[in-house]
Amino acid sequence: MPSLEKESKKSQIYRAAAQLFKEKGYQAASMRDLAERVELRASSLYNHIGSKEEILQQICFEHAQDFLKAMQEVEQLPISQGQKIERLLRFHIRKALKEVSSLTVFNDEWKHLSSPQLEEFRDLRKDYENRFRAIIEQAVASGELPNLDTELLLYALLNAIHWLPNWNHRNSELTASELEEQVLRILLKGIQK
Amino acid sequence: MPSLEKESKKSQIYRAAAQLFKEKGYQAASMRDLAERVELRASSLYNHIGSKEEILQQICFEHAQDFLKAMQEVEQLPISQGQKIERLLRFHIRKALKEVSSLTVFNDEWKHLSSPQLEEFRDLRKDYENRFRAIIEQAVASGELPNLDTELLLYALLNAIHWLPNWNHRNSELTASELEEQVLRILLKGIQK
DNA sequence: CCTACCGATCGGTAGG
DNA sequence: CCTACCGATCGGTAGG
Repeated sequence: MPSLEKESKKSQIYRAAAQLFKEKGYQAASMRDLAERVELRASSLYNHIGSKEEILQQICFEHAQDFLKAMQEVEQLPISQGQKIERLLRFHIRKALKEVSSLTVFNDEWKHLSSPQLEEFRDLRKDYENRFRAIIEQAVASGELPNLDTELLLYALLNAIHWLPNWNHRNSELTASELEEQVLRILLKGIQK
Repeated sequence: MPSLEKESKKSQIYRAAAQLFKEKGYQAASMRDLAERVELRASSLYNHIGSKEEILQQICFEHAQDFLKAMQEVEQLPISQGQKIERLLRFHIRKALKEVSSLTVFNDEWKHLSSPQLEEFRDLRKDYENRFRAIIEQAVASGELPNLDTELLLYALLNAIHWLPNWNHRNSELTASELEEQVLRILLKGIQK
């Protein structure tokens, strides 16, 4: 086995699919489009993958597991609720900047999953939301967060950076680390001086 | 003519289409789905509308014009740049809460427009963004806003409330006015106390 | 990994 | 406003 192995065709397909699904949306992205991008005929894709939806499933569930794992770790840290929220937001930000295409698919295209995966996915999301909500509720109760509607805080924080994977790095000269700090600051302090 | 006119079939179709496009996405929403929701056969839809894409165009361009009109008015007010930003954000919030379905279509489904409408739409968006950017740049220069990356501030503000049309009012007991104030507070001050 | 092809579904039209 | 239908495109399979 060579030490510098070439990327497998399967992983090429997955990467191209995430990009394609992000660009056109899952439904509008055709397997013929995808085949062209990896230089195959549509029928040959099926030597590497099971189905179009299998790709979507893989992307959605992988990110869902990542978020739940991060939640698990943060919950066990001996830090304040406010600090837990900051840790989680940093995780969201880094993921959005690192896995641009597939995270957009995770955010926007999961609704095209079919049963029973759709329900399983909704359950994982609900679990994450519930655990995030619990942290927020405690932070509001202890006075770490302002006394705003808990559900509103939750949705605002969970969805505040859905645009970040679409962020075009060429628009600014920020380094990855500066970008993370500035985005975090906007989430925590808004646009106040 | 009766004084209490029934909603025209055409406007019923448009309303149902906005909801359907929001739920399933434009591509996944079929004209047969839509016909069922307004109790017609698919072919009969075409007595009221020109095409599926005509509905998408109407929704996208109507909201684009609304935003540009609001921008025009705000630009002419004799108030600070910071106050202009607040006015614009309030307009975004109210629109998101009032025109739930069609605003989601405007936000998320415009990419399914085809040429030349796609380019026209992008131009209108670009115009709105440029004018919003100009306000932000002045506000940063005058010290009303913190010295963060202008593009980052712009995208954060433009997209911060994309989740709001999905906000489920049943999740909380806030009135429309309380909701507007709390969302605005989160945008301006983040989650700080 | 390809050619050839399948049944299903799509947006939309003809004709009454 | 309906029935009947069209060509195009879809995800995917057979067979080699």
